[in-house]
Amino acid sequence: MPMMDSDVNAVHRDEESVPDATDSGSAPRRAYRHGDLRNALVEAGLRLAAGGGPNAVVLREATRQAGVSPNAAYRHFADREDLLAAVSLRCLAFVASEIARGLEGADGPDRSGEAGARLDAVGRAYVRFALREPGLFRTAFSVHTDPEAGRGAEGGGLGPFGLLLQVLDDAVASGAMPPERRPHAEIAAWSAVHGLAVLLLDGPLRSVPEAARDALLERTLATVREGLFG
Amino acid sequence: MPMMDSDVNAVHRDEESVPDATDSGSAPRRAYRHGDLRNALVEAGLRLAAGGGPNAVVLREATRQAGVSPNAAYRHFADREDLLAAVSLRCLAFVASEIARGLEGADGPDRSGEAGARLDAVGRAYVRFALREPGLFRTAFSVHTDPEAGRGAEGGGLGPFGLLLQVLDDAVASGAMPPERRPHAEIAAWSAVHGLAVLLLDGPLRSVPEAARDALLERTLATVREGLFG
DNA sequence: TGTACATCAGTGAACGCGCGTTCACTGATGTAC
DNA sequence: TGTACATCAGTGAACGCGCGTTCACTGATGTAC
Repeated sequence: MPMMDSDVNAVHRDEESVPDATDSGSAPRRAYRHGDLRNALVEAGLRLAAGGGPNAVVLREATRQAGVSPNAAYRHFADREDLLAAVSLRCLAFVASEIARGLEGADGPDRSGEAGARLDAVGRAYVRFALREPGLFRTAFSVHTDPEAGRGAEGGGLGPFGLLLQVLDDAVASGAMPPERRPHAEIAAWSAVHGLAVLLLDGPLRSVPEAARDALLERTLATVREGLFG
Repeated sequence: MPMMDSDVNAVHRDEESVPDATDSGSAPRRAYRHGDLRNALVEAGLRLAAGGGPNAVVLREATRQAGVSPNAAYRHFADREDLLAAVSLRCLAFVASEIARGLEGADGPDRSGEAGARLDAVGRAYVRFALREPGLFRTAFSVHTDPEAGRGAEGGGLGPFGLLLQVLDDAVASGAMPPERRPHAEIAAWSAVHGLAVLLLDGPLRSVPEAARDALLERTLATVREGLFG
């Protein structure tokens, strides 16, 4: 299960009344007994991941950015892998919120948008996030061994995968998609956009000019849409 | 199977391979002045890549396996990256030959198979190779900056991408695919199978049981086929 | 034909790098009495 | 209230690791004469 660590953030701040527990900003805390070191290390890890992907999440550098000695990290994480997992979870949440925002654009007030447009919106947001934040995107999918990671998300909302499932289920409910096509449809849809993102980011499509990328994306989205709803 | 290291293991330094004044040129040459070190290093690199992907292609280990001192590699490669590029190119050729074999199964004597079956065969071979040789697969696509790498292949035949293009062009020629759907169709198809491979190999689908994988693959292939050929 | 020589694929030793991790410790803090 | 004390998040120094790469070299080979 994707662990919900919203409480983790709260746990490490002592009772000192604090303005905002989920603040991702850089309010410097008091010194010694840093007060929020775990969080600070994850934030630093996110900065590193944004710059160079999962391999750039270097424990010593994270502690450096937090203004703390290297071994201090071991008070909050078992090892580097553990820190990376925490960072990765946050990256996954970023992807999810990007998709949720894209979906809002395709939807009316409720989840009332047209099924094809909603599916496109999910895929478009996914790939666009990958292109805008390649390091975070790579980090999001480079760690979790859990098959269902990404179904849920940090805040308890839906992860990227969960949002996709919902859109497809809605499509069946609204009659846009024949029920017999529903099984594994999410895998086909996810594979297509994930593959495109990876090929553009790290693969042989790396040097496709930016202007040409949108056409590839739209063509891929159309193929999946017609293949599923066709 | 991919590993063709027979000569490498045999050649190892010694003067036993008979001197040959009328050397025909392609046969492995003599020892000290190893005779075939470049090749031996690439073969070792392939073994390493097969075991652990591109990061496992460690220059020092390759020289160790070739029975040579570490710096000897610099007679044949500019640096580690250069060695890795050579290894990666060979990996790409393995993918291509796997696809070519899959295509043969779907084809009659010539390139006469049914378009949908041929497209499926390409995708199926691609993903199956990735699952059978994950290290080589990752290595194949982890290096090339060239957008069109994969179009051709080492021996002058078609690379994986080239084979896909051919199948799609044939599909238009045979009337199986409406010409207006042809543009960028290869990107959609490639993205889907590549994404599935990556999700299964390194992503959140890592721990999908082996028995369930085929269903995901077939569903993905069907979606692309119907999305393209309608 | 023998001999001298240039070539260049190899050797052996060493380097700096930065990492992750461990060790023994310190000292501000909250709390029990 | 003051005082003693346990706690445990931090420090500082050090480690081994294995890598990629460079240096000055050596010696078998092919070739020119």
